[in-house]
Amino acid sequence: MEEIRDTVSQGRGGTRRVRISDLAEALGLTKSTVSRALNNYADIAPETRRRVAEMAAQMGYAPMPYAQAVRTGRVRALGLVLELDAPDRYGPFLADFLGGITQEATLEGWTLTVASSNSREEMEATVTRLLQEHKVDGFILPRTMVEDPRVDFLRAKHVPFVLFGRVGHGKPDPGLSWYDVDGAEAMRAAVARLAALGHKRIGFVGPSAAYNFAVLRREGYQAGLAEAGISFDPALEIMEVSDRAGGAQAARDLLDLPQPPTAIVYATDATALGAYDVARERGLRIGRELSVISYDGIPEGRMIDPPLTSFAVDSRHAGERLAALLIAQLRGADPAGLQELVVARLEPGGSDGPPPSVS
Amino acid sequence: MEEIRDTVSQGRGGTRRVRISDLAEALGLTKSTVSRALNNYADIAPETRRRVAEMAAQMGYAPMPYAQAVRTGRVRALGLVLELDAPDRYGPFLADFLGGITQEATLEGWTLTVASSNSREEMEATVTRLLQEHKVDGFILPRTMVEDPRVDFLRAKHVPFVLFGRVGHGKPDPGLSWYDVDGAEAMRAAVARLAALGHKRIGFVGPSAAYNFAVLRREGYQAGLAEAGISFDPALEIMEVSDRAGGAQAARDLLDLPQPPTAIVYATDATALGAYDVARERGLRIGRELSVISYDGIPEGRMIDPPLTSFAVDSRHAGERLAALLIAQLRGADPAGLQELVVARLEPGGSDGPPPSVS
DNA sequence: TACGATTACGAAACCGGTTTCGTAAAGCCG
DNA sequence: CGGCTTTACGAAACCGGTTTCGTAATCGTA
Repeated sequence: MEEIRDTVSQGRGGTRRVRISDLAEALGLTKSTVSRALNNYADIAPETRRRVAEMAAQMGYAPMPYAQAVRTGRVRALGLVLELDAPDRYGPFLADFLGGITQEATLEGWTLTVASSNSREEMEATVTRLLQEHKVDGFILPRTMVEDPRVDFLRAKHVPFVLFGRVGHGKPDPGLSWYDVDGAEAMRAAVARLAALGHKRIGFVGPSAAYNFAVLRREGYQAGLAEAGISFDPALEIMEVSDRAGGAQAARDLLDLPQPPTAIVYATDATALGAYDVARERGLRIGRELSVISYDGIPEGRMIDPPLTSFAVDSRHAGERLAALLIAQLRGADPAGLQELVVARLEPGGSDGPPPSVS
Repeated sequence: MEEIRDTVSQGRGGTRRVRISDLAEALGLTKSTVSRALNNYADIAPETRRRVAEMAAQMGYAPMPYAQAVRTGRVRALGLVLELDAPDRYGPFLADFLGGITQEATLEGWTLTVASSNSREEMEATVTRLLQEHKVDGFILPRTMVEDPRVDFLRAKHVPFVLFGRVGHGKPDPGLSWYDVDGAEAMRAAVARLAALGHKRIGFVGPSAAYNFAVLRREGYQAGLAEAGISFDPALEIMEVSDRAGGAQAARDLLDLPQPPTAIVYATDATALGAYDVARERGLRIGRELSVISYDGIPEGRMIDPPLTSFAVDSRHAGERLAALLIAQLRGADPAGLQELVVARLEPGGSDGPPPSVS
């Protein structure tokens, strides 16, 4: 008699939630001892710690994050702010990326809170609100820029964060935590591949140099040229291209040069598709009269004829690692040691081949 | 003397967070009175309510959701579980959809928590965890199925939710809250459009009938036929098609019939692109020898030649309305009154035209 | 064996709110 | 004008945890 208390909601499933006090009662301990046992305090006897852990598992006890948060200020949630004003719409990779983050976060008992913004001001307002309401403990920042205002903003607030991509050209800030795919290496390899096929004039089409990845990929392209002993011709490099139509226009511009390239390296698949449009316009065969290699590995590249030779990025893995890095940092790891650079996987298609033999 | 207390973190930005007790002190009231004033309790004098609201605004007071949650159990967060095992990867619409949800949620002071699952079991486990940890107050369920296990699951737990799409064929459960785009009407209009152009044999290609939208679109197709006085031929209807390759195979099968169709209505753009591949294979011109109309309005449909005539869905708007509906429900509105059906917008392309004149 | 240092736990305050309950003061009515 | 309702607020408990602090019991050592 005493069992008959609050019929209140709580465990919506039917069986009532088990609270820390229930656990304590079942163990004949106080909730303070149980709490410290669960949080690995030093002043708990090993045997007691074991008993508590066992009973917790048996009773299915799980602390309510928000109740903990009242005291600790941590809610075990990662934050992601999507930029709706981005030139591309994150392409088809968003689902994989989110899948990677959430799967990894779930494994560790964390969750992901997503917000969005249409401008830098809105982004700062959103971040501020998420922090002020303590809805989030740290941030994942996709799509880094060479000079990224988010980095300064979050640093000033002392909020942990991890970058998808690096900042500041190729000389990354050692104090930052990031995950990146080596786009420079991919572009270098693309040029090497084309040079090996016999190409001498190789063009490059990339997006705005405000994005760090664009800068790195351009550097990789130039490094590839140098390595192949081909001198760099600025006329063959076109930047500020972000969509298929832009990619097509860039192809036209390059092909209309007095000495047109026989191959074009595109920094992104979406823009490379524009080359196919131009090839059709002009009766050129991709992979024969014009070779194309690009980067991203979008599904459509596999469907198109001939399939696009591309360096594929594993967005799912990126999400997983970014979540893992941020969680490590939130658990106290030094961000300076949390960096990962992976390579893109070459998916050979039919879009690259030897150059047409010069008459 | 007393001012010198916790230098603790809290207001990460620098200025300390203002708590309800600060507000109370500034007003010369107790925090209980302030709390009730802010929550519109009846036993607060109008003048007091006004003073409190004013001071709160002036001091920039905002309650911490998780502190409220300890007592109320509500965290002002919407939940969304992405299904990674879905046939398509949500296509290119996910960013818009998430943008819509989060923008609307932000306006109302709510946030979005995203999780993912690879199977039904995992989905139930994830939902259970989010509820148990009180990370979420209600769910948005995308991609409804005719018999949707999530509906029964959440209903049994008495958790508020809103559906993107309906369930149970065309006879929606009146107790459910949902937002849907009228795919049946779009398919009916597609058939009417083709019939008006002179087509007599019109095929239909749709995805698995397990998805409610597939069933509805098929019904719309058949309704369109009836309306146009064309008798339904089961041989012209192919289901279980979910990707471009499948769409291509369906087109081949239809064109290989003794009496092939002169037009095909596809339930989704992604599959309709397969018709273009087959047309190229066979030397048919889309919009001349073969007409195609489909549904979704994917960007690629605009790029392809000829542009795909399609009924476009506004994913952003869908996200906004779903968030609004769920928030309304969480604020106490009766789900029975929360349904919205909108129409898809026809985007005419060049993929439909009069049938080739019969010899 | 006596005494200081450790060990392991309990008691209670605390986090930032919400909600119940009690009660002075004001209002109403005959 | 006296008794009964309202009105409007304060006091205190509460939500589910965490953390500080105090203290018995055990240990080690001289």
